Amino acid sequence: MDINDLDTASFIPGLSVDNVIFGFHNNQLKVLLLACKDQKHWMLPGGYVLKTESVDAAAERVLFDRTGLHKVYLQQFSVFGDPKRSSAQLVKGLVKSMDLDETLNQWFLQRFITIGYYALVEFEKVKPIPDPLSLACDWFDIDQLPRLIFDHQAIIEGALIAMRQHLNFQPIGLNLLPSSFPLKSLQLIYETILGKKLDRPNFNRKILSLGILEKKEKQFTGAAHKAPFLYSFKKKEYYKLLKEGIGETF
Amino acid sequence: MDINDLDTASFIPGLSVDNVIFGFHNNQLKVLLLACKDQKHWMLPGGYVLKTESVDAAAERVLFDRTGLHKVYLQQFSVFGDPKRSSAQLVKGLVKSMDLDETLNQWFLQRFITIGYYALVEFEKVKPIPDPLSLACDWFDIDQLPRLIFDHQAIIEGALIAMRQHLNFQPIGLNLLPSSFPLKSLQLIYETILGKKLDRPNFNRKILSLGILEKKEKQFTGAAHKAPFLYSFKKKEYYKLLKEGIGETF
DNA sequence: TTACATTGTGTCAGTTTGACTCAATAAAGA
DNA sequence: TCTTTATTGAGTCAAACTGACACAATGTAA
Repeated sequence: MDINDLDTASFIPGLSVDNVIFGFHNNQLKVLLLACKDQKHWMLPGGYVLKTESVDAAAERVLFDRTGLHKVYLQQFSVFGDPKRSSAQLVKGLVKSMDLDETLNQWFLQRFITIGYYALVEFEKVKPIPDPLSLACDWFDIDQLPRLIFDHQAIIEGALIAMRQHLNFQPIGLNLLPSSFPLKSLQLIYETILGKKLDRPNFNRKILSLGILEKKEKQFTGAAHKAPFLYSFKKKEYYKLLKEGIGETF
Repeated sequence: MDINDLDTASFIPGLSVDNVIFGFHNNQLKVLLLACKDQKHWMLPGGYVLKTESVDAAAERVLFDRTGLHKVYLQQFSVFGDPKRSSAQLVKGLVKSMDLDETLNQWFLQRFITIGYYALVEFEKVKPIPDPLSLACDWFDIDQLPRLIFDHQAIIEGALIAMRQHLNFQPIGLNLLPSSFPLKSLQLIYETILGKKLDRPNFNRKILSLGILEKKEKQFTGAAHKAPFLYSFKKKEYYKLLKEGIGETF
């Protein structure tokens, strides 16, 4: 698809959605990013809101377009509305690198307010698909991000903070893992999101006490140590807990 | 000020902010609402975002215009972006009741996406000021709300849910109280936000253990029972705790 | 003087947490 | 085959926290 086919007239002007799409692979939390055509920056997969569409639906559409996935955990977390969030100079450079017609030029030069969503997806199920504005679509380790456009770095950080807060209410990590997984993977996810090490025995005790995990067969990885048990989660109990929440302090 | 002086050209079209302003009075959590000119509905104090202004600044401006207050706890919590959130029929009725010129007519008839904020203010310090779109500005008990326009009922409910989640991370209630207050008031706020009764001795033990409260003189209310001690909060320790959060489960 | 509502303080069993052991075990190396 | 190594599963234990109480103290009204 050519960029110039983008029908800007059908979108709400000045408004966008940006998705921070998290995956987990090689014991690392990763984010899906797109390469800008200026070959200098990367950006979050984002898009615009159709005039007849809900904002949530727009975020789902963008997610589907980049990953081929439907019905994953997708959560709106913050609006980024600083008038200076996109540097005019940078936008001009980007626009130039894309060879656009005049209408599109105007479209990209306007001020955008963006709505941040984060998504939790199963890494192996994603087939990254670049969009018409980008050269590539790839995963990056959360602690080794490339140079990002505009305030996209801050958006990712905001997503992490939001996740950290949701973690105490909802058993989040499971959305990132395949249907069966060792507890260590889940622990690593929690450690990454919380930004601190957790005690293994204590973590296992707590997670298992939630009653949403089911023990499966052992996993022989070929590594020189005891093989861990795999677990899968009981969907019914999981969704019940998602609704109710866990860490009620008062 | 006349409505027809509203300079719509200086605002971002299709975007608004709505503030759920909470206060605490007579042992009740209250919300500040405006009376629509159709004399049938009430609405949240809201406004539009100037083309040169950040979204947060717009919310602060609206808050100041309705309450005369600056620098209070103001927290963005959700975007309401359903294309059908404002019924076309209702809008037409409202527009008719306001006697607008053609430009303004068009302005109000467009689809709006609104960004929800909630604010915590000290009831006694507020001087409610109606805006040019409304007939009155008044407080309502959170559990005795009048008929609200559009999805404003859902926005208020969303604010309550957001607060409930923040409560575990931040000692929120204090923003609603005067500089010194009895612990019972704070407990009532927590009970309202959480929607459940709390055990008084246990609540006091927990709140005091946070180390952000300072015991002051007794309060003689004239009621036929023991006079409670008043407490004020230690700002320094309070802000430290606000940053760090309290209820870390993992 | 008594009654009453509400407060300050305290108890206590049960649960959860944080910081630890330690034996079991899958594979690699000697 | 025996030993080594990394990691897992299971368990211990003191300290902290929680939920559910009890009870005396105290301003005012009857």
